[in-house]
Amino acid sequence: MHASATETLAHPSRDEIELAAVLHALSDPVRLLMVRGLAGAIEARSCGSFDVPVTKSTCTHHFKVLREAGVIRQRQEGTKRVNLLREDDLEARFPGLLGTILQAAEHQPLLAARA
Amino acid sequence: MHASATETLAHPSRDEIELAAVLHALSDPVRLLMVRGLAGAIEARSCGSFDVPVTKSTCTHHFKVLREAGVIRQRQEGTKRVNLLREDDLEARFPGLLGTILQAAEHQPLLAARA
DNA sequence: TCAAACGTACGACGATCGTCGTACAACGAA
DNA sequence: TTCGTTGTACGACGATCGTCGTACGTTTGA
Repeated sequence: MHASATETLAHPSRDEIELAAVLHALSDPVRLLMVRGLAGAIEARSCGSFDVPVTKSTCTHHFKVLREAGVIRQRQEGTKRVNLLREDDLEARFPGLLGTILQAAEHQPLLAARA
Repeated sequence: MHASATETLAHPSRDEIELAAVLHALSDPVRLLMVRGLAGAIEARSCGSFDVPVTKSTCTHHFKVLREAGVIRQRQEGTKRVNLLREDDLEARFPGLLGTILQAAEHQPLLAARA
């Protein structure tokens, strides 16, 4: 992968997470779908495991937006890039925010029905 | 005013309020500032009473975005257009959402210091 | 009656956004 | 070593966004 094992992906620290960036990141239907998938998962999920109606390069873009906003953490594992929701950091920085947004998203129509 | 007393401003009904639109509306620092001002107010506030660092026409634009997202309700009162947070509708549609965002905004730096 | 206050409408502008296709790099397996 | 899998990088594209200035319409008050 371009980002080899030695170089780490840029993530904002907990204190650097900005509300506007988080809200913007979650205001896109595709990204909200990704976050919902991450919220339901027990394990970290690879980028390719998401059933979203966009191409690979668009996927890369969306994960980058989520990572730079501080919503997810990305880690390289072999050829896969694995994604994890930063629930603890988000909860510490903006208590209740992720939970209420995720709950709000539940009774919203999905952008695309998933299996 | 262009929109005379007889013609009403377009507002989404409670059920038409979309999460993505709300998050997008609140992801702009100026609009978040407006909403914070509205949340603190007991009475409805006129557009001009907000101390935001943008011109009048930009203000008009932002209030329109907030209204069309279902975040605020606008009502004409004489020459003033008066704004009110749709707290009840938002609470019914997305329980806790507005509150947690407002609370999150509190320990975020203001875009511009206000009196 | 007339002017000031309030806010909109319209058009413009540069910036950002979401999307894609192509090319490429890294890792793992045969 | 070679090939398939995984995902990135880069450039492009149209669309939307946030901002402004100017012109104008309403209402209120002098």
